[in-house]
Amino acid sequence: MSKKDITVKEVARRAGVSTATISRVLNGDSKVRPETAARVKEVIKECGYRVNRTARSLKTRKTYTVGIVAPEFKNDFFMSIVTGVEETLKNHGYSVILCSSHESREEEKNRLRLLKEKNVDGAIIIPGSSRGEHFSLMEDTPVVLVDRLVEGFTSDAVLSDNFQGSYDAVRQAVDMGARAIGFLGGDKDLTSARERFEGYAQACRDLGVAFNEETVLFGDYHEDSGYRLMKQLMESDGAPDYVFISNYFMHVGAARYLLESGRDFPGLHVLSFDDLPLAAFFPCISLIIAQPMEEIGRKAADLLLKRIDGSTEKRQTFRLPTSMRILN
Amino acid sequence: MSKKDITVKEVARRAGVSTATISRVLNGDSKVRPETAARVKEVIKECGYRVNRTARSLKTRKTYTVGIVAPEFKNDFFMSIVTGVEETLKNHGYSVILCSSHESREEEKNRLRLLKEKNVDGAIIIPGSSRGEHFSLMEDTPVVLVDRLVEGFTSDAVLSDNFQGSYDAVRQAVDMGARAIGFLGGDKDLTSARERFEGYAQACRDLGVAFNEETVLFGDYHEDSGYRLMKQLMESDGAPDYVFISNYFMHVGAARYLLESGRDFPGLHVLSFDDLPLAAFFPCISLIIAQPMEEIGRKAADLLLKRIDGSTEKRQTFRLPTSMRILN
DNA sequence: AAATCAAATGTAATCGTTTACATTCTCACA
DNA sequence: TGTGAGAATGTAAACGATTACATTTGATTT
Repeated sequence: MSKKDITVKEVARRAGVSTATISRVLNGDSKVRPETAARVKEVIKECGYRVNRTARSLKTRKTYTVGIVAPEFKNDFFMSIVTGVEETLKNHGYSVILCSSHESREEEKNRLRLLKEKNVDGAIIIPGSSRGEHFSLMEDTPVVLVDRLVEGFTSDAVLSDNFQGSYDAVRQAVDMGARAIGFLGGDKDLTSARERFEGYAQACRDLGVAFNEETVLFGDYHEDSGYRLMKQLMESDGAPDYVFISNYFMHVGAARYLLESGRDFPGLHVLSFDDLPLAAFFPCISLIIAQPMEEIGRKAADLLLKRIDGSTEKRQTFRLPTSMRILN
Repeated sequence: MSKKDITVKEVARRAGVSTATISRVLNGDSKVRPETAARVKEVIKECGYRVNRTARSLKTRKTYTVGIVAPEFKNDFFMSIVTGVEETLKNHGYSVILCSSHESREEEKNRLRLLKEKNVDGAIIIPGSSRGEHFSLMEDTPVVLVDRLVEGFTSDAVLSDNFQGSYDAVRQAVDMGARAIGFLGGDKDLTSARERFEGYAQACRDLGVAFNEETVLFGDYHEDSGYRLMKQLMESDGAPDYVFISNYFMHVGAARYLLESGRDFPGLHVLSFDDLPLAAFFPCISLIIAQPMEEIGRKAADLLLKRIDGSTEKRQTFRLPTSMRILN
């Protein structure tokens, strides 16, 4: 008899008990005599029986699987979050279906539909945009949003305190002597990009930093955008000597520009979000705002687990504090 | 009636046909009258019926899910591979369970056991070490190995042509005037690390490059190792002016050393594996050996799909060519 | 109009578990 | 030794789909 045909039924036959008993020892049900349990376990080991989780799920309506949807995978920021999520969930017996939305709303929708059909117990979503009406097709499957908020759908959410992080960075820059601070922003469609801008703007107002429209530039969170905007800023007339960059990939692009230009930028100070590999060695870097990425993931997973277990607390948005790394 | 209670049975009732007919429509079975199919589809749309894939899987013994096991997620190299895999599989209706093995053989084993119980249709593994006896617990579930080979288990595999990539790089270095080339190697337990060393060593022999034991150092593929070995090499007496670095993370570490040391390294030339973000801007970088990462992922997925569909071709190892990026 | 046959549909078993409910043990106690 | 109660076990019906096989329908032929 091939190993693959060994089901509870077969184990029951070999152990001379009923399938119910097998199931009971499998699930640690107390009401089975120790000797019986021992014999069953013996048989199970002996014939290499392994539970079929698909069948179990069908019956119990629980898959111990959660979906994660992220705009892309080649992104240390997202993957740090995923690392935190996976680690936490694994410790509770869950596994993770990973889906890329390719930053497309339509794709995001398709993946969610699939996750629903696969009966995931919950989902963690890093939204690709600020629109989230389609998330409601998860119906009563718990959802936790991460890193970005969304309109048209309310749920638990976990993200960095972007406003405060930006604000503090600007204050620190002022302490270091900044008089004017340029700004390279992400796509304003994303909450995090907006919040980072707001923190920056508010700090400028509060601290009397000149706010020059010409040196506040918006693009998106990608490398090319950082390159382009940094170039634009540095080649303009009134180039500031402090520049705030809104995320790591823009920072990479900006750094690439600085390096490629071959020019020297004496006195230039860069402030940037995200403490990712080598950011601390990019040209002119003065200050890094570090997000607690894995912690965000762990927190999101914790929240999700609570919801899955039926928590009915009010939905909440958690903003975890960033930290500052001052380089010179 | 809540949306969640809508099963084929309910749809059948509403459409006035049997569940068999619903199933046939769902699966595009030809032998159902167009009018009937239309009516059924109508009802399905109307009541928002969605198939329960868990139930379907139980019956069909096909989950349309494959497992991916990787040593870690915060790794652009691995995640590029995963990107290629996910994209290809998605196009064929499969989704992906992502597991981290944390470079632990025990953990790798646990994850595989879980994947087996979850009835994945196949698995793609980036092994954490060169031992793979435990992979056999996938029994007749198809497995494709990626990036690293393994002893004690044979299967399809896809990886870069590490030997050739190294060999070519050394030849290019020689063309550029190298007389002696230091080597920073990864953990020799990994096939890729060994192969890269072999390519380097063979090229040195073939091309008459001095092979100095003192400047051939081994560590592991991580950043700290790159830092430590580069420091060791640069602070030694006979520091070579060409250095071959075996992967991206070691390169990051080495670059960190060069930057942190504050010293100048006139005439130093770095050759390194992996064309990852900003590698081309690391100090002294002269040549990058780029691996076709997403392509590796796509190829692995293609192979897996063929096996899942029952291909019985001889198991094969594919070594995809690397490419060279010459920087100065 | 009866016979034939293919096409369309239905019936019911099945996939491998879990679990409500029914039954049978076991043993303390009268 | 019979009784009763609780513990241990068994029986059989789900879970929601698919599908082999049986049946019905309806067109075509004679």
